[in-house]
Amino acid sequence: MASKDRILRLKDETRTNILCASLDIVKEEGWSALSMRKIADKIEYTAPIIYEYFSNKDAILQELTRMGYLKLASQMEEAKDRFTTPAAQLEAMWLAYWNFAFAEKELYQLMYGVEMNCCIMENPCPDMKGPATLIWNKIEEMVPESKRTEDYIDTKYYTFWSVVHGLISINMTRQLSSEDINKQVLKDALGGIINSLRN
Amino acid sequence: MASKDRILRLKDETRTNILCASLDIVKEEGWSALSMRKIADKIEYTAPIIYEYFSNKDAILQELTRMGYLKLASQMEEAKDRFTTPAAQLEAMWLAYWNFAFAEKELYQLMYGVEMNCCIMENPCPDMKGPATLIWNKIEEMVPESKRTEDYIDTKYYTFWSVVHGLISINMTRQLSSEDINKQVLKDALGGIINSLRN
DNA sequence: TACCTTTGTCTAACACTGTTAAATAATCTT
DNA sequence: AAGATTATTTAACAGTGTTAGACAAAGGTA
Repeated sequence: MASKDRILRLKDETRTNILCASLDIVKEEGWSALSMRKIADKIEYTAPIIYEYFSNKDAILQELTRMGYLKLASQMEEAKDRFTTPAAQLEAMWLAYWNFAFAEKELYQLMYGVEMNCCIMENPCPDMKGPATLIWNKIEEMVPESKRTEDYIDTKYYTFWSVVHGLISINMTRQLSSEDINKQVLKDALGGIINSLRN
Repeated sequence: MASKDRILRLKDETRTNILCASLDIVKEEGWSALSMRKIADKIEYTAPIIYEYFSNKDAILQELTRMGYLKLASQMEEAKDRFTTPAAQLEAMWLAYWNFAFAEKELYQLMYGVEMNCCIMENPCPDMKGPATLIWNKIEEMVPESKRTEDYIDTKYYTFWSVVHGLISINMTRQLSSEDINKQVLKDALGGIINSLRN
């Protein structure tokens, strides 16, 4: 009955092949070029077999989104572990977020809907909350007890996210100025908010 | 020869009809539902005549984008004129920007590529700079002369935009918390940056 | 080994998309 | 009224996501 295992392993393999092929296509030709038939071509099958592994195109995108959130969370965790003070950890995590956005540009576009020219996205992916809680907890740690209400931390969290995500969006849609200015804006903004957490 | 005028007027009318029909469809069914045939249906023609007015679908979107920037600029100008001090004017303009984003949600999505599920956008639309210079000039006015370099104003401008655009993006893609929190974050952030302009 | 069932895969099709060329209908000019 | 011009439509092409049905390969069973 070991052949069953081999079969299952093969099925799993083509499943990941589909995902990898999709990402490859997007990296080479952009989101608008991603089609079922092109994916099938790349994995040397015909289009309908993809539906044996994913119920439709959107399911592929959802899975890629999930993978993106997992990868992002792990990179932010890594960044956190390189520092000890909460302030330094917080900055490191946001910088990791920033780096991820550009290193995995296509995934970030998918996850946060920046300049997507495909597919809708209203999928409440559970793994979405991984990176969020990572930051949330660290903010909670820094805010003095007197102000440690859910609303207050939420506000601070969204302030962070707005600055970072806004800056990323702008950089992705327009091709912008120098890298230096952007990192400067980012660090300035982060520093300002981080300081504001303490009082 | 007045019939010529009538003809031209009619041509212009169906041109704007195409644009309005497009926007109507998007408002009712979202960007992904916008198709040439559906536009044609709404203006009671068949699809190919649209190509007499616009070279392709993208040209329609570009024109809508242009209209969006013009409308946004005029609303920001109005907001500015309701105040006298630069600080108040600056805040009013950003609040106008914010209000526009939600009042004309579909146009904003088109203009700034938030959660677009259609069409590519790399069109360097000239009217894009209208709202930008409006803000830019006001920042320049507030920054003390000693720091009034192009890079510095650019940095401040993008800091503003990041915060506002980021917050809008997040609100549009996720359906978020209470309106109060968002306006609070916005006003806090704006206030912080505005104050930072002076030193 | 022969059959039957299950599994994997493909072909063909449907309904839709943007876009174009050619045929028709309506209008204007002479 | 006839010819030229313009307006509009029909039909088609190539592409999209998706599904049903045909076919082939493999598995288990007698």
